[in-house]
Amino acid sequence: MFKIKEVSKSGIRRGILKTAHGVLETPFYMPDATRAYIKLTSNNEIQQTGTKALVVNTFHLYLQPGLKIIEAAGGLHKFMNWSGPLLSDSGGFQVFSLIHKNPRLGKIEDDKVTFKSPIDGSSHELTPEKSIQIQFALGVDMMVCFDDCPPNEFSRLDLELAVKRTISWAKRCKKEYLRQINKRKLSGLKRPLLFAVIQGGAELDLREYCAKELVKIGFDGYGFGARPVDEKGNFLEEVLRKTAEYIPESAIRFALGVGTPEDIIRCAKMGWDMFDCVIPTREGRHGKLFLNSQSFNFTNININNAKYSQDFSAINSKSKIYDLKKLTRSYLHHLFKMNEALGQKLASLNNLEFYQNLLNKLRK
RNA sequence: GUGCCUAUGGUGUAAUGGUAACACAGCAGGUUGUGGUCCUGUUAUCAAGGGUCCGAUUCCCUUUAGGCACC
Repeated sequence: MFKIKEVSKSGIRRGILKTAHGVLETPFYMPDATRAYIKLTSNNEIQQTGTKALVVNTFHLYLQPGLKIIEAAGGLHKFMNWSGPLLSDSGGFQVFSLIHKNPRLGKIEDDKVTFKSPIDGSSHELTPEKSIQIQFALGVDMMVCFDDCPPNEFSRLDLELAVKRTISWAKRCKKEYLRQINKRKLSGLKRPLLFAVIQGGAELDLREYCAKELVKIGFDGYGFGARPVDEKGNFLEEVLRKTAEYIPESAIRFALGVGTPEDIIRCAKMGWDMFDCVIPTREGRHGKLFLNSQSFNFTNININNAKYSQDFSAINSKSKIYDLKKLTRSYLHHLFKMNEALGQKLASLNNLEFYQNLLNKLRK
């Protein structure tokens, strides 16, 4: 259940989203715990960054460890000992990026997708129904419709086809979703939220059409599909702005895969409410640290740079995390030069704390 | 001490009588519904001296350093 409390002058929608595992204030950012963990960290450490909710992935968890184990553990929350809200991504993006990268790894058809597991090469099939069933088995608080996610640079015809499939699959997802909540007698707060994803590449009329058709079906929220940047890495400002406008004000807006701190601020001002992105953790693992979130002026450093080899100042003097406050940049530089996982973990935690602080400011 | 072998960027290795290539390492970029393993750029080398030759990193000699064998 989503309610907007106020909209700031700059357009930021401050509201609350109630889930079975807690209330989230918008706008908010969720790190990607794709395989039910944020690489290198424990959930206890993640909580120290101010993180309230996590994104997990249907595709990855279905392949490993598999549903039997997660169900036997009593659901994903218990399995990974996370008491806050969880959102599962449908696996659409993963399957399509896999197939678009290497067509031999799978086949997209109008009624289903077949693909080979990147883990052991075994063949699998995903349908909209199956994706929803898996997400119910995971027991998450928020789920996403299985969508056809085309790269933005696809031809007009291919984009149209992907939009058509995304809409038809969203219908099937909704139907299966209703069947599941009836069967499981889930209502009120226990009912997981279901989000649809708007596709259409950079073609605004396709985005608009896709959004309208999805709204006719009716969902708790609507997401922005495909990468939010073009091939050169330029942010698709206009596409994001317009797509937000195509979504009813009462629905929550989920900008999937967004983004850099700059992109998140821009999107929040356009009225996007929720975000997830690999940037803080992935770039952290590669040595980039986001700093200075006390004001909106922030910067980033590459701790691998030789100039940090003798920098004995704190990694992040403003951090609430003990190690980030006490350990020096010189030491972190050394950890990275040694390719030590502890360094990558500290950088990941620093960046997640930075992101949560940034979103905190957007909510004030 | 004698004999043989080797000497190419920071490291490990190529090739070649017409001034040198590759991999790591180094330096620096990139990463947007997850690549810890990825991508891109970039710095840097013929042990020293002499000889042959139009021209030597390459062939010859000496020195130096290392390895192996013998005494």
